[in-house]
Amino acid sequence: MTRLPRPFFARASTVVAPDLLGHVLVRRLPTGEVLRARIVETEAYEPDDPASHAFRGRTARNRVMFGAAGHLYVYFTYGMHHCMNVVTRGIGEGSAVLLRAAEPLGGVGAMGRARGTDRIRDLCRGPARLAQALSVDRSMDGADLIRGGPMWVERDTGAGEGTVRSGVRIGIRVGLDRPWRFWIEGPWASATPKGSVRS
DNA sequence: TCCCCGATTAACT
DNA sequence: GTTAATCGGGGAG
Repeated sequence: MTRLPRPFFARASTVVAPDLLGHVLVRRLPTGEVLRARIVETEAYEPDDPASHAFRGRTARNRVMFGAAGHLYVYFTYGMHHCMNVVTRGIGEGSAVLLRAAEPLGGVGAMGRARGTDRIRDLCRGPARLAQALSVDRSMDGADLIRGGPMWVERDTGAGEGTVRSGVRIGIRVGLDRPWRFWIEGPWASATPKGSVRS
């Protein structure tokens, strides 16, 4: 298995988001334990996108989104949840792909401990659950997924298998006209609201 | 400084 | 299907 290189991420979010499906997110904990999960759901956020954190310009929170592609953008929301993104496009553009769900492959014990549950299906099904399962918080903001570091994405030859669907992004109130949520149909993706599927 | 609300989840009815 | 939990970000004043 080889790591996805920076050029993979240095493209439009609408291209990177579906392309990430099937590849394997890998997290090395400070303890040395390695966690692995197959990405099954993503959302694209583009520079001119009113639903994007970067839409109103650069701030202390979103500054990583305006940096180089292939870095992790982690934000805190609802007073209790962390969510993680991979920065896309080029420096200064402000775009990223939200990682929303994954299929646990390895290190399930550590994921369960981090999540406080034994339910395998709920370990990584949802953006905040995924971040919690992989022990990702603001201290991981800005981590480089290409050079060394505690997280990366492995290319998987099986990527591209499974039925990929797209539809309206979850939890936003603007940008509903952009069907930029992508997921592999199955038990590992998060819930799909009725009527939100486009293809 | 003040105030509103969020790229969510879990526990309800 | 509904709602509480919980607090930092960021725009307004």
